[in-house]
Parts: sequence; C-alpha cells; structure tokens
Amino acid sequence: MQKQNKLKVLTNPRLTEAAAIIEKALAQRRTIIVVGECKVLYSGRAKSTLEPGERILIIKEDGSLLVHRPIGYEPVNWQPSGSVFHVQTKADVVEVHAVRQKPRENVRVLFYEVFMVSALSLNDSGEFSLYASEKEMHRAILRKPSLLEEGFTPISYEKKVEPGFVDVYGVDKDGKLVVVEVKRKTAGKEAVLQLARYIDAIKAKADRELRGVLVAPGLGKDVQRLLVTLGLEFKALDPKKCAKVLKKDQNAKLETFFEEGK
Amino acid sequence: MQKQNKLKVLTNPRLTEAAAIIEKALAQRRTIIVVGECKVLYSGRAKSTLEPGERILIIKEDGSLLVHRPIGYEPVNWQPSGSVFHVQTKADVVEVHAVRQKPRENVRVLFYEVFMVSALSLNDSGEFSLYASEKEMHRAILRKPSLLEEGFTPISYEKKVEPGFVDVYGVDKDGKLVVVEVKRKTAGKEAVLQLARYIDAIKAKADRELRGVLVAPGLGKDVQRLLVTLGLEFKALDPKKCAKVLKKDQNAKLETFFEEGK
DNA sequence: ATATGCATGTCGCAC
DNA sequence: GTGCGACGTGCATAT
Repeated sequence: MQKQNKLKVLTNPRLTEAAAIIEKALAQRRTIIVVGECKVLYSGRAKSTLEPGERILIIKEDGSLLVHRPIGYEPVNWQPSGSVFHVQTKADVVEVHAVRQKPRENVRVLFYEVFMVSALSLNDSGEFSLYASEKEMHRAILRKPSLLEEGFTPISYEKKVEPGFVDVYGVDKDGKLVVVEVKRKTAGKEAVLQLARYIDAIKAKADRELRGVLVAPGLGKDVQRLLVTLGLEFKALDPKKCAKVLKKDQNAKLETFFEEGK
Repeated sequence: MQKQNKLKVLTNPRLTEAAAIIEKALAQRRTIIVVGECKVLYSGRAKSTLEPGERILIIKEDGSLLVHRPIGYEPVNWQPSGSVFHVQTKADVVEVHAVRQKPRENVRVLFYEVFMVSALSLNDSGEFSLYASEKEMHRAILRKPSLLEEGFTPISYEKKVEPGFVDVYGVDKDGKLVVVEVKRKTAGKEAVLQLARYIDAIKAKADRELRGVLVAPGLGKDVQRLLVTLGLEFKALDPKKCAKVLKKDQNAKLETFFEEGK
C-alpha cells in the first residue's frame, strides 16, 4: 500500500529523530507538521519574539511556513512560499530556520520538545472557485455588457438616485435608458420593489421611457408575476459566470471609465 | 505519562473512527488536525467550492477553522474563532460543518478519506511581542523627543482633530506648534495629504503658526516635491531605532503622562 | 521592478 | 455593536 509513502508520523520522538524526519522531508519537498513546545524569533520588516509554548508548525512543499498557537485564526509567525530552510540540532533544541530573500526576513523556530512530527505527500489538484460578490457582478456587467443583453452600453454604476444606489445604469441598443438591479442570490419581491422605486424616482426627474431589468441567478416563487405587473424585466445571470469574465481582465479601473457626477 | 492526554493520533482510521475522535475533541475543546482527501464548500459573504484533494484541516480550541492546501501561505478556506461545529457521518463521507453567526457563514469540509487525525491539548501561555509598530514609534518619540528634533516637547498624542487623529502634537524649541505624522514604512503621498488635512483643520480652529513634520524611514518617489509644495517637513526615523529606545524603558504607561483633553 | 486596489481580508480600539 | 485604521497584511494586476 502506498499510504506508507504518503504519510509518516512519529509521536513523542527524541529531538534527534524529529530533526532527521524534518530534514529528510524538506529535501523531498514534502509537507511537514510538527507539534511541540517551541520558541519563535522573527526579524525582518519588523521584529518579534514568542516565548516558549506549545504550538503547531507547518512547512509546505512550496517553502511556506506557519506557526499556529492553539488560539486564533491567524498564524502567530509565518514565512511566505519560497523560503529556504535550515535545520540545526543543538544540545536540547532543534532549530528550524526559514529565510526569505526579498525582503530579507528570518523566522527561527526552536523546539524544546516534540509531541508529534509528520511528513506528508499531499496530492491536491482540485479546482478552487470563488463566486462573485454582488459588486463583482456589477463589474462583470460593466466589463462585458452583453452579459445583460446585446447592444447594452453602461453609462454609470452605483449611481445615487435618492432611495439609494442604482447598481448599473445604461442605454440599450435602441437608445432606451436601462436601470439594472443586481442580486447575487435568487431575487425576492424586495428586489423587484427596490427596482420599481428607482424607476419611479428617475421617471419623476427625467420624463423619459425607462426599462428596469432585474439581474439575478434566479427568481423567487411569486416574484415573476409581480415583475410583469410592474412592467419590469428579468435576466438570469450566474455569479460564477461573472467571476469567469472578471478573471480575464480583473482590475479594469472602472472608477475612471465613468465620471461620478452624471 | 500524561503525554497520553496531551496527544491522540490515529493514522489511516476508518471514517467512523475519525468522526468519533473529531466529535470528542470538539466537545473537549481540544485542537484538532485532520489530514485527508476532502471537498470544501463555503457560502457567506461570497461563495466558493473546492473540488476534492488532499489537505490539512485544523480546528482550534476557540472555534476557528483552517483548511490548508499543500501549497500557499494562506488557508484556502477558513472560519474565524467562535464558530460552531457539527459533525455528520454519512455513507462514505464525514462532514465537518462550521457555522459563523455574524455575518452568517458556512464552511463544510467533506472527508472521503482520512490519512491522519489528531486531537491535541496544547498549553501556550508564552508572551508574544512585536517590535517597531507605528504606535511604538509614537511612544518612542514621546519617550525621547529628540528623535524628532532637539528642543521638541510633546503635548499630546493620538489627538482627535476631525479628519482623524494626529499622531503626535507638540511645541518646538521656539514655541511653535508642531504636528507630527508618523509612518512605519516609506511614506507615500497619502501620508503627506493626511498631514496637510490635519494642519488645515487645526489652522481653521486656532489661527496660529504651525509646522507639519512627516516622520518615516523614507519618502516615496515624487513625495518630496509635494511635501515642499505644501510647506511641510520630513524627518527620517527608523522603526528599529524606536524599538531600541523603548527597550530601555519598556512599560512606561504613557496613557497617564498626558491628559486626553488638552 | 514598482504602484495601486481588493480581500470571505482579520484584528484591535474607540465611540 | 459599529466604525475606522493598521497589518511583518498577502495577492493580483497594470504600468
């Protein structure tokens, strides 16, 4: 069974044993987990000391390092990927020294006792997808207006119109004004009523024909009827699709595309 | 030996065994490490999926959760401290579900195979000290005003002046008021403009001659010109030097040195 | 290479 | 609780 290769674990090893495993795993670029009592010294952009206590050290294949205390989401000390490691066994201490080149930074983890050391060969090719937030959906539509419909041209976004902010604002292929309300999740009737309020507010100011389009991955149960009653439209759009659009060209400076005023 | 209590490790356990250990460790508020093949789903402020692969899951005593891939400094998924956990064993899957209340967020980790599971009782009371933060630079200047310039006498610090807080506030050797803005890193133009806003705000209140001094280890590219244009000054100061000054007299409670009001 | 803006940012502190 | 700024922020991208 090749589990043997995947995983090596020692509990309460002698320090010399632990050091040997760590050094070998570093050479083989395996992932390392060490649990034990240690002190940590950092110097670089700033400087820190962490007095002895029991923590978890993780060293990854790519040369990143994490020291985690038993409390708190963030690592207390770390080193980003690409760090270079040295292991030194002194009298009663194993020192793991991680060096980052630019900027020059050092993290030294000194183990006085090791409760567990583990060397792992992890195989992870699973795709990670982060779906868009609502604001990202706005940006995606501005980036690629055809997501809304062919011929749509955005004019402004997050425009103040008194009840609040209109998500996206533009002109369709016939020159008709279009007000767009975006929702990341299935839209309920609040979304429809919100859009209706914007439409009314804008109509009151400029008496011009308007289209209102609700953009969301889906519509709630009785929302369809309400939408039609109010003369509004619906366009299905998946946040995932937006994320994909943005991936191509992520930080277009939309702030400069449209003047805030108009 | 009470190492037994500190540490429990199983390698290649059956899923039901792994689930049992995780549930027990959660109940006892111990730190948990699980290594195995899993899929991860997140939904909350945004939404993400992570297809199956081999990763490290850490759950800490305080209810924080981390999922680490074998590459990368940052966790691919996480949940901050205070999350509530549920473990469910289905047919061929163990699901760890972490819920954060506010904002409402869910992370589900579904294990198809567990290579190692470990429950730990970590004891960590070691003090962590970070040197040379921006606030410590303030304190260093208050401690040793000559770091700014000879004859400088601080009056107040972190004083509210409407756009925000002035870092340090004092009088120079000629009795002229000095407003000091401190940056730990090379100062950009935002720092200069921030200082200028403070100066303007204070001038508006008390029509008295003011000097504005930007303190930082260095100045950004075109910042020098802007500084001069606005009639402000620059004083180079290294955070590390500040740390050294503070080391001499570490726990002076500067809060009591100056009354907040004046 | 540096500069700019975003992040499931997180965290701490003041109001 | 809510808001605001700092962070060894990290990270991705445009210049």
